[in-house]
Amino acid sequence: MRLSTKGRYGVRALLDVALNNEAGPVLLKDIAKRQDVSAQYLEHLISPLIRAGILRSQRGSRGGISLGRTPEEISLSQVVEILEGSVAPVECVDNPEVCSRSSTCVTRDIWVEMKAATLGVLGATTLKDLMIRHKRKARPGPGTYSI
Amino acid sequence: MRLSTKGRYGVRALLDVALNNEAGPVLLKDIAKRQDVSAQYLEHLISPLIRAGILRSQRGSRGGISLGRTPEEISLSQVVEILEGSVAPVECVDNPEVCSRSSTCVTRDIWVEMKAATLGVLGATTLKDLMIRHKRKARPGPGTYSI
DNA sequence: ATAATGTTGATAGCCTTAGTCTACAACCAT
DNA sequence: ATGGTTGTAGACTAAGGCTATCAACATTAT
Repeated sequence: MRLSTKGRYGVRALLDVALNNEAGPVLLKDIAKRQDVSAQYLEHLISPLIRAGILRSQRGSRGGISLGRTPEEISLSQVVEILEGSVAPVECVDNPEVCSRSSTCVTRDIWVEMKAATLGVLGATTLKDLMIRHKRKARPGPGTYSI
Repeated sequence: MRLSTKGRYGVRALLDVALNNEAGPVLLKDIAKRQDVSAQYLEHLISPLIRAGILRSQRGSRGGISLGRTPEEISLSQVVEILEGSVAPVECVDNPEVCSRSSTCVTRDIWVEMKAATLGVLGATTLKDLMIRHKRKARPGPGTYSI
């Protein structure tokens, strides 16, 4: 039940762009350096996010990566599904026809609930939320910091 | 984010035992036949469940597999964790020390929530629940059947 | 004893993941 | 226009995990 590095690095890369975007596009290689990922591998994560419109790219000198939408509009469920595919724990959840038992299978019902629970968490969290959480952790104001 | 066949087949095998246990131990090969899994592969799923006390085995002729506890006492979270390991989507959720960023990483907080959501579903479901659901689906009483 | 069962460890094929390499396309500054 | 800077795309590879299968073994009822 592990997320692959695509999902993990991808979300972190996205947050990195969001936090460093104000002064203009962010260089792919700077993201790579900050996030400890090879630039060449990072391209594979950035690319599908661009195709999906979540990121925007500018080639050439003075180029780089920026957000394609506002942070409020980017939920983690979108990101993870783009990079990892469906979060369904079993294929029959999305495609009942792959298994002849689907209609009567009670374990499938549980897997459906599992997917919904996962999507509940990821769908309720946006990039904006992560930015806020990040600021709280990085610069705790009086009374706002806990544990 | 897929469950491997171990978790899927394992839960189904367990339910199979629960439903067929009344007349005594269930033959491994019968489970295999009903669940469409090779008996040899099934052994590898059964074995850890026996070690964990969830199943009990009886060797020799007239032997077979039976439940090691009552169905109410067997939650799917136990089963899945035995067969698949932790349901944490990222290792740092269980072992923060594997990543130097753990204490400040906001994405980790999301992965923690994700694990909790998954465990919420699996922990709240017992083998008994599956048996009840199964009976409802298999023999709908008047008014109880839906869809 | 013997047949029926479960147990264990070794092994192998296959697929996915993670990552690199190379050539290319677009763009800005000058 | 040109050259350097940046992102794009796809082929390729190494490593590891998953999904089994096989064979030898241990235990038990009869």
